[in-house]
Amino acid sequence: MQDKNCQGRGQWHGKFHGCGCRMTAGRETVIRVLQETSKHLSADEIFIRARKINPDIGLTTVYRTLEKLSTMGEVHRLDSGDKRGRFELADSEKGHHHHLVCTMCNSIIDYDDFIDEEIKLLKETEKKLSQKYNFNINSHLIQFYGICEKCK
Amino acid sequence: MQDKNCQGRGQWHGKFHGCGCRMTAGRETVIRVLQETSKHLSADEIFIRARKINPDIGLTTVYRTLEKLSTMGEVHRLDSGDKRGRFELADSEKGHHHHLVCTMCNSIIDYDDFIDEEIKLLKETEKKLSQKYNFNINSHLIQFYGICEKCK
DNA sequence: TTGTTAATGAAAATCATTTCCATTAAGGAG
DNA sequence: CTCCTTAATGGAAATGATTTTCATTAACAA
Repeated sequence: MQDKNCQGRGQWHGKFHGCGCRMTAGRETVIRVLQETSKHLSADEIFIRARKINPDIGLTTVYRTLEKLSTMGEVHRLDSGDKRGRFELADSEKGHHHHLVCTMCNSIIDYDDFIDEEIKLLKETEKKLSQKYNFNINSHLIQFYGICEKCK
Repeated sequence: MQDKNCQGRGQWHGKFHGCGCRMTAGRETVIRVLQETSKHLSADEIFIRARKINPDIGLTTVYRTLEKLSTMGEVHRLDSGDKRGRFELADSEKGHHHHLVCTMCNSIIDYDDFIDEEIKLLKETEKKLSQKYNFNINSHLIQFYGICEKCK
């Protein structure tokens, strides 16, 4: 049995086909980079790491892949406050977590404490909102903003 | 007694002074534009409306004011998916609300249904997180992503 | 009223992201 | 396995939101 956090090429192949897209070397590389990090990388940082695996990949492909994965709900684009987008796999090895974002230095802390109750409430809320607004909810983003330990 | 959602110049004057800043005509104009809309405006849209109130204001000042208010926690910058930032007053006439964001058309729906329980849980979570991570929490952002009624 | 210095506007610079376009390759059909 | 359609690609150029620069103005404490 395959661990759900260690999805192989096959699973992704299926996901892309499900929306009329193809699985390619470039896409596989970007996904692998995202799977192998615990950080919130920018497109450029992803590109640099991707080049080490697959020297032929272009920055444009990285952007296009992130865009597509984002639309598919497989990747979250975070706005950390600096002007580059930052990306993380929706269903990463880190497991479900939310963010503390420092508005001084733009650092992001992942947390997964106290999260069980949150998730329960979110599930209920999702259900109610889906019905009321006739909106298909795929994912959510929860962030707390403030000043981190260092910046205080 | 003054309604808390209808803060006058004085209140803002105090807030700016509290962080060593000055209250100026430009800042007042930007705040007024934000107070008078129920939409999630981009910097450029805010600039256009601000010009109607105060024809001398520059786009640069709009950006700088939004940046400052954002750092102060008085304004939230939303990432709607298109590449411009969108802004809303943290404590607006709309009252506390969260967002449904359509990943197809980038539209944003405000909702304030079912929110009381959410807020209660958030308050508790904030308290716990503040302690554990020694992080001063000023505000939060909750968004659900999916496909809206129109795009289905 | 004055002095200090934060704030401003306009123009130029920056730089993340997107578009263009000729070329390549995924993967279904045969 | 080979062919064919067309999605995907890479590099260069374009785009456009945001930031920086710098000389000038104005907030406000003394």
